[in-house]
Amino acid sequence: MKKDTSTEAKIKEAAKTVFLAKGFEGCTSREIANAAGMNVALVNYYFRSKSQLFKLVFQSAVEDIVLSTVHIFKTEQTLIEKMRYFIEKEYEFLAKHPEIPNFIINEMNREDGCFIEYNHLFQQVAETGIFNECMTEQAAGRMREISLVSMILLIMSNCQYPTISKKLMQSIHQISEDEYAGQLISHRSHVTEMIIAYLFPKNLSNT
Amino acid sequence: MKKDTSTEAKIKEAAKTVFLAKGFEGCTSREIANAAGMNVALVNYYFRSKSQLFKLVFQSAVEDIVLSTVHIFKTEQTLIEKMRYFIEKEYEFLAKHPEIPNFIINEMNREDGCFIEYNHLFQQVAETGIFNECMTEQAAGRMREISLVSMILLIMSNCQYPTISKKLMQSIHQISEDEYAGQLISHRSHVTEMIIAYLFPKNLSNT
DNA sequence: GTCTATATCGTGATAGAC
DNA sequence: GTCTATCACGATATAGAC
Repeated sequence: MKKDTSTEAKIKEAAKTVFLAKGFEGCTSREIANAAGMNVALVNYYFRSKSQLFKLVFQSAVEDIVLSTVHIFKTEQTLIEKMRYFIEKEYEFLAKHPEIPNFIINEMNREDGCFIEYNHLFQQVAETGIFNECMTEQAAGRMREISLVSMILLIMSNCQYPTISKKLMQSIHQISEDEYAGQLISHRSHVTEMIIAYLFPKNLSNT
Repeated sequence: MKKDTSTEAKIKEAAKTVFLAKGFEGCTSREIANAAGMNVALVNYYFRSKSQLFKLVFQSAVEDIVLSTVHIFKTEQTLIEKMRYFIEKEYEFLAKHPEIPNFIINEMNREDGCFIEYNHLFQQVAETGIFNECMTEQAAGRMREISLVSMILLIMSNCQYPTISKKLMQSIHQISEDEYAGQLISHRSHVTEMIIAYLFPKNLSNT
């Protein structure tokens, strides 16, 4: 995939960087234009308004994270292996795109925020069959009884919160970015073992 | 404690509500003034500037959550009981003040954000002896070996993320605020059992 | 202490030359 | 397509009357 160096693409890329870092209200159109090496007029020429541009960036951020999830669950593995693999890949994804979760959460809370058809995206995850698989395992007594909401919360909490709270944690523990990244590596192991052990209490061979 | 109905107090209270809901950049001085039934001039008369006012609100929000923590760990209980009790109280606190975690996290990420002496506050938690107690139990083999950072992350992730992501979860699962609140009740049980089971693997009587 | 009126600036968006 | 110049608006903050 060769890089698109058109003006439009450069603005969109700069917008993604700036919006993800500062949010919609935290930056100006001029800031985005400068980051792209352009001026405000061009931003509005290509995208009509700041809101329109934001909407594009937001949707692509949501799709990024959803599609990376879909991809993982399509693998041929046992349920437990899939969960392990998902947590691993989620930590990798968040290491590359640490701003995305908070970006999405903030936009959801903003009044006049841009609303998206989540149903359709969530559906894509459901279509991997991962949720049905969980229901089957639960019915068979091989997995703990737990609601879908709770299961998703367990996994997302333990994957996303450590990234979301990075600055806060660094400040509390007085540690550098690198030290925190190191902590995250061992934390990922704890999280994986803890969740698997809880969801699959009878499982003994946690390979 | 009788309610302070002075102009200054009313503005500060309105500011707390508005800032917590929308963040520093998400609202205006006029909005705060109106919410307090006052005008902009009065806001600046009492607090000199929007930033100053925000700083006061921010500090008090941080103190609220830290002091509620300190209070909990000062009780006379076994370590496991303290953890259970903490998670329970944290969920109760967050039900009352759901905006605080995201508010703090966002402020930490904002450039020109207001920086606080966290050391001093974290110290207050440390002075309850809770961390020493964990180290002792770990050394004695009664608690799993885990870093302080990781332990705090485990607990905070599972307490705070479900509140932080409320809007997102409602949207994904297409459920109402009340339905989500119901989910949180059972989720709290899962979280408690999961964390205790992981941190204290040999413990059998999880009362 | 509280108000109205205003100064000053930065914002999003556009007009119009090239 | 790209630029400069500019408009219209709303923001923070303050001056000054009461």
